[in-house]
Amino acid sequence: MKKKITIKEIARELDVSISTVSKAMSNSSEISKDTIEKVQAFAKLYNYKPNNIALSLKNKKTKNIAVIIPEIVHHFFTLIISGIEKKANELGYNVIVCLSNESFDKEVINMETMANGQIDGFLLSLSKETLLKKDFHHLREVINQGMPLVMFDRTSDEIYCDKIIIDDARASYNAIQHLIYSGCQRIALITTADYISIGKLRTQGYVNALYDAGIELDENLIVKVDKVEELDEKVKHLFDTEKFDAVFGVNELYAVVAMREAHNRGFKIPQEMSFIGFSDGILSKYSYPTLTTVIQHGFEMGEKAAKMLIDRLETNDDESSFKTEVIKTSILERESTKPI
Amino acid sequence: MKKKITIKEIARELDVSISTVSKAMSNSSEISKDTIEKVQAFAKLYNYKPNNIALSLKNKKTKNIAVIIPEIVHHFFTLIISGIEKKANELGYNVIVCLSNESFDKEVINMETMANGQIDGFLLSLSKETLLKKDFHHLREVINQGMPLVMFDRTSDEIYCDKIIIDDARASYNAIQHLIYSGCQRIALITTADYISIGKLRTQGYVNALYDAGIELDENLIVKVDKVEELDEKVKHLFDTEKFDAVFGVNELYAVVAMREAHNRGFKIPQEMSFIGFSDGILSKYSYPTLTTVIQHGFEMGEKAAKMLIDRLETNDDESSFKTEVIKTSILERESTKPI
DNA sequence: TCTCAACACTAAACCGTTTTCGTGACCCTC
DNA sequence: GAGGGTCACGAAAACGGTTTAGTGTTGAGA
Repeated sequence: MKKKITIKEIARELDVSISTVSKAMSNSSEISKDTIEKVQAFAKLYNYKPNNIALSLKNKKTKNIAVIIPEIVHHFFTLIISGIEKKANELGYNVIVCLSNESFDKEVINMETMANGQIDGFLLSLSKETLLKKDFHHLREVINQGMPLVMFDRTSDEIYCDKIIIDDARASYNAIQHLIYSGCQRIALITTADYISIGKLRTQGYVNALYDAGIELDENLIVKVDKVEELDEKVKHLFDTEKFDAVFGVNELYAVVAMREAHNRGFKIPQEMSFIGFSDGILSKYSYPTLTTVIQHGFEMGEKAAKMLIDRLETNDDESSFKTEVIKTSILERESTKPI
Repeated sequence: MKKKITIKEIARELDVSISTVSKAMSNSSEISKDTIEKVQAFAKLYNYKPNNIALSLKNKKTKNIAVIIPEIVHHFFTLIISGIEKKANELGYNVIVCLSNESFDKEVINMETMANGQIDGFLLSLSKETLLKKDFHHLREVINQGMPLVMFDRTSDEIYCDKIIIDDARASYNAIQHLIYSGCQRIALITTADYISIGKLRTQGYVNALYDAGIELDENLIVKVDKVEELDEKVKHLFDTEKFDAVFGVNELYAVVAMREAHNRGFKIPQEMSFIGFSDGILSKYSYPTLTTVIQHGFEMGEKAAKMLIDRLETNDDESSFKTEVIKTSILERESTKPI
């Protein structure tokens, strides 16, 4: 077991000073060609690599960024992470992934442990609990320390920082419009509780699209699902009590489950009933029939978020004001909707 | 913007020495009650937290572990990560996630950058390219440096270290047996290229189960899929050329795609044709009909892997020989198979 | 011959901690 | 009143690097 070699040991072996070795390694002009060669050859032989921790301490930067997400078992978030990872690595940064598990406390703990020198900046998507509590002291603290923070997807207006969001209201407006253009009239909505800004915004888009098309809003067609466990039951109830010719789900699971129920009840898809979901996961891709979805471009979102954070880290003009970037969505037509 | 306060600044403000502050913070018996109170009160007021980087440098341990996985957009891996994350956090460690994207080079780079002080140990699942190349010098190097390495899921016999694996051969044996018991006779297998140990082992289990049941092996019923792009085509070809009453897919996607094809061709599932997949992802759960699967307990695997690594980190008996732990699989019956 | 610059290198400070090894003040004991 | 012990604290080394500010030697120009 050969331990890692340090600069000090190289210096001793080669009978030069520590500073000479350091400079030789960086091809400093202060050092003679001979010495540089000698040092670098020796370093290569012993596979010397400078200790990153020592560098971090000295340079006051770690080249690490933390991303805190509510859940990783979720296709959209894994796409975002992939995007973040790719861009960050390109720019020479490592990514530390922390999971808040939708818990406020864990989010706070994660931020506090990370903020103590481990990382240079944060990428954050708020947990449900934090959105509910509206307690953002941990974000403020981090920002006050001068550590850059970029929020993505689940953000808050109360915090002043860089943000990357999806225009959920418009995305859902477009989806509903698509359904209407394809001939649907009574469109059901399966959405989440209102405190998740996403559920709220997507509902808004639904309402607006109906309004603009002159279709009267029927509250009975709106199903709010709090926990996954109640999804099945609520969907069944919807089918039992209402008549409709399309369903828009604010995520792919809701749409797929509804589609399955329709299938079980013998509806022809999309002729008798159309479906659109949100976020392009594997469920939509491999459901039967395949599901038309609003695609959110999570990978690009991750890339942009990482770029935004690293830009902020590497330019020190704290003066430049914060930006909010909106990621465009698009609709991917598959088998669950009629062609327009 | 109030910068982070250091121990040195506290010392200056309170007119005591640095060492006194340090000791006071850890309630050392060397320090008088008065001073301890004074220091801690001041520290709390200014929200002092020791700098982790400095601690890492001093203690030669970072309390970070790296997990290198081939892909994150994959339910099984996200389950593993969740398990790792949970256990690691419980034990006071942070998790740094690196993606190799199935690339040998990226795997090497990831390991090299991480090994330089950033982390205390590795959790690794090999990339496809590495499995193909059989080049493990980067693993050996890390092990030689005395850094613990635990491999999970995709491992190699050539490397001597702690491992956590799934008994793929047995799992697939059980699945096939299940199909046979439920009355199936001609069972097709959709698997991956042989160099992925997983594909190989699962194929082996298939072969053995047939043999033990006295069913003759028909090579035409075995479909090897290299890339996802050719999946559809190969599945169609199978349906075009062969007759069979069950399909076993070495992952959930293969099974679901085959099931969809059967559905399209009008087969009654499971009466006329049964399906079992591998790994319990959302696809299986929400496919139509829902898919019976071999569940791999990814979360537990992650937890165990993390525990194994941290145990190795915290006991310094390098003498204790390496363990290989086998995670048991089980079969989750859903709608795509006949009851036994 | 003296001065000055260039060269090639070294010493030491610094980053923020912990920890070992003092050290001065005080009290007690013989 | 000399020696010893305890208390409360401080100085300095160490972790592994980078960087600034010297330093000694050499050669050239005046």
